[in-house]
Amino acid sequence: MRVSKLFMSTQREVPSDAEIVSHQLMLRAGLMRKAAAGIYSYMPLGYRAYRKVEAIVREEMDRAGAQELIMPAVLPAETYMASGRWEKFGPEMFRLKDRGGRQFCLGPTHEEPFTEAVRDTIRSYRNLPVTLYQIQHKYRDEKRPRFGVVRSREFVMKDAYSFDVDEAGLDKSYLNMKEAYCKIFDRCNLDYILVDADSGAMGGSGSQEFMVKSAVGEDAIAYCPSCDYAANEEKAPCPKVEAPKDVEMLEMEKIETPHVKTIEELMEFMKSEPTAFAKTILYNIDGKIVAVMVRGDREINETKLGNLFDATEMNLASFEEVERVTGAAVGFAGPCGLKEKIEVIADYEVAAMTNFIVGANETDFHFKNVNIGRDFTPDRIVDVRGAVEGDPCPKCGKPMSMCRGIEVGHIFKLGTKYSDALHCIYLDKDGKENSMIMGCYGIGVSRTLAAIIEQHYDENGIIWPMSVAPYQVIVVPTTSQDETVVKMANEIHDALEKAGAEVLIDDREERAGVKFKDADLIGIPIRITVGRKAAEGKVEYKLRAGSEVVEMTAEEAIAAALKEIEASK
RNA sequence: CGGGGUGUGGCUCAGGUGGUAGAGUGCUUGCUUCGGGAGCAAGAGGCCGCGAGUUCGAGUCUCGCCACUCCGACCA
Repeated sequence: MRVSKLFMSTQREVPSDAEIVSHQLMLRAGLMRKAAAGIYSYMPLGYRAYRKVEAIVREEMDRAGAQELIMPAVLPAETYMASGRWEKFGPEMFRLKDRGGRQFCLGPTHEEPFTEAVRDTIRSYRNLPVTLYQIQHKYRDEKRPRFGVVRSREFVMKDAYSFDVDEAGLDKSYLNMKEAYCKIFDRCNLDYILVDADSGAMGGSGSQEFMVKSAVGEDAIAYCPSCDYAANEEKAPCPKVEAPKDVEMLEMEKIETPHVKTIEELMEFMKSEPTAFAKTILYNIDGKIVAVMVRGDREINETKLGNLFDATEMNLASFEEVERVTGAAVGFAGPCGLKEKIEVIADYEVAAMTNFIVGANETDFHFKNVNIGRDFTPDRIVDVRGAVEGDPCPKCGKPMSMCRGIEVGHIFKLGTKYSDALHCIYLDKDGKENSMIMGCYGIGVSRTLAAIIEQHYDENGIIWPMSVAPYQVIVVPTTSQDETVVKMANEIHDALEKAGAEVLIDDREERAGVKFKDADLIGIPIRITVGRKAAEGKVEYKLRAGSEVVEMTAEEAIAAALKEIEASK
């Protein structure tokens, strides 16, 4: 391909609305263009790289025995009504009506149509298990699209769904997908970790996320440097804590704390560490007010809390609710002397505290020397705080570390949530009806492309791994005036192309510097420069990822490039 | 959904107190250059986000709307 003919424009300046490196580079290298917030078109170079990722995904899915099909992007409302998700998705779903007023949506995820398809096709256990997948655009009207293609409103996802006769079958299907995912992300040259995740609104018994380590990732991950344990911060369990023995319970006192509402203010006022306080936060969980207590320096993990109550809707209690339940202004809630009888949940750490400070449920007052058992009794003592750096690993007990990651893949054991709702059943050997056991498995294809760039760039631009590079080699003649140079460059290009390589030749009437800058920016893995030593039959061979420039003959360069490409397969 | 910010050539931005729009970069042409985004010269390119209003006159002031964006909350 001739660069002079390539539909591409690179940009010197960083577009003002791009925050993270991958987004900036994708725009600067002209891989994509923004159409609206969170909606992008791919230009030829970007689309080629995208299709490389897609091809890897497709190959590994096929190899794993999954069968590809394609569902509509526009789906009728009824498809989502039976499972309750027409309501549950809320404003995040793009909705539309046809001319007759019938309701449709742009598919945000496709459990329902896949389940319907299997329900209507398979009746017998003899035809199970089956795993189906598609690579399709998904639509979610995100509250806040950002980071380019990392969190967008239109994106491509590979979603797969497995249907089994029993749990053992699901385990097998799940493991099969997990292995395929590892191969896919390995082939994309991603440094990722597999973490335990919350199965959330998808329901089901287990799930794991494939996280690409990145400082700009939106998820926090707790991982153990000593063993292989890793979990999403919202999933990582925090252990029970032993209460110190033989601590004398001091007499409880009410103390006046005028205008001292926050933990910071309390620390200042009481001259104490945050570990001496327990904060009490009121939540409205599906219409019920609940008090949740964690140590002063901890954060409540709303995912854990929601799971405790199997909540569908959960919010911080309103000011009015807080005042009604505590009889005090916001900031003075505590477990003792609540005006209304509500459930009190205490974190494990709180249960181990002695002589601590809590709100007095009276404006401008706190209690000190409060003790569990004597002064109040929590209804439940549970794990509701988020994991933090240094927490013991649940597997080996050593201190854990925290990092951030971009979620590129997620695998779930769904169970029968959708097969029950949509009556997706099979007949077993005894002719008895059973719900199929499902799993679902997603990969954000467009997001994966961005994640690859996040891990492969330098100050000059993208450094594509060979496996996903839009072109594998770029031939750069440093001048278009010298016939020897032009001829040799063309010969190299033609020879490489003939040998099956994907190769660009920068035949533009540009100065060498411009061509080098562009070659670096768009990240082509191998560069062959034909210039001043062309007359002696020599060219320069350079890898984008390295800094070494090797002089060799054209034939040697061609052979080296082909070898490099072969080695990456 | 709450709070902030910004909308001016393709891109990055400048345009006190109202007077009919500018720079850099990119683009076109010519000359000189020619190995890491060259120099000089000459050009092309703008419903100044949209709609009202104030005014003789609005990029600039007022009001409304829209879009984009950042922080937070939220999120298979």
